[in-house]
Amino acid sequence: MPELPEVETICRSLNKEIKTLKICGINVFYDKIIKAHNVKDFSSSLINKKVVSVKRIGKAINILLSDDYTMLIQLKMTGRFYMPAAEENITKHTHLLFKLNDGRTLAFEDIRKFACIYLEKSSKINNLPYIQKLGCEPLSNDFTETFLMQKLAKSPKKNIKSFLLDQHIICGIGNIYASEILFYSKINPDRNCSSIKKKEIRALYKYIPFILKESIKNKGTTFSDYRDVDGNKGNFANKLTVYGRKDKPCTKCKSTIIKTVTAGRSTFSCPKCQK
DNA sequence: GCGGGTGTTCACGC
DNA sequence: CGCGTGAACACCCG
Repeated sequence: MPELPEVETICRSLNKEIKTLKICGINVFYDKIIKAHNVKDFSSSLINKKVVSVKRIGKAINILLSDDYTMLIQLKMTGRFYMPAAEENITKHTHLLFKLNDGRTLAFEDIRKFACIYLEKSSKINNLPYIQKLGCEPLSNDFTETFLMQKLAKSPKKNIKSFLLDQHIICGIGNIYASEILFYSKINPDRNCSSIKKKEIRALYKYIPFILKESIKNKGTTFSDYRDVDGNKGNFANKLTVYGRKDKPCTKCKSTIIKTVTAGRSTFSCPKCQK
């Protein structure tokens, strides 16, 4: 799924496309992604609501609506918003259509059907388990070197790759950026958190926000499925240094990049650069 | 047909 | 309790 930079890109696009518009109709083709009491409640509560603003929380999209309602969307692996030019452009795996008062339609598709869409009074959004347990935003002022040091100390036996992927500690980093961050920081993905030296903590503190911001500048990474609301791919895929580069030469030392499994996910690293 | 996949959660075993 | 693994969710693609 989209990680922090991709979700951030989507939120910016949605702000451009649908902010201030009113939802005047809803079509639901697949109920299960809607995590409301029932679909009828979901649809009837959304009718005539205006989009006030769209922002990112972790890897979730938070759409603030009028009357203090909030729609929260977790794209998971393959969820995606797009604006079909016409009725016949609606894709096979589209589960939801929002008819907007400017005559356009916002469509939501999700091939693997893992996505979750919640609708709540805004005051209740923080009670959703995903939001409640969400860790520190890596692009916020709360993310400091001290924070990182303390959290690493709290999970001494956890490996550093799992640490970076753990949304309850830091939110927004996914499988692609975890590999990239560890390569830039010259840390082997299987190291225990307790073994991370001060200098390496400083590197992580520097590169976590650096890489995420660079990717946002490039509108994210498209590895296979991800697309922006406008259908465009992210450009950061061209700038990946290790992810997906198994058997290819390291961009720094020409050693062969290896693929291993950590935290049940494929992990790419340079055996020579990352100690 | 099989395995793998930008995510998250849960069950299980140690 | 904590950590790691594997499965589950559901579908496409090589």
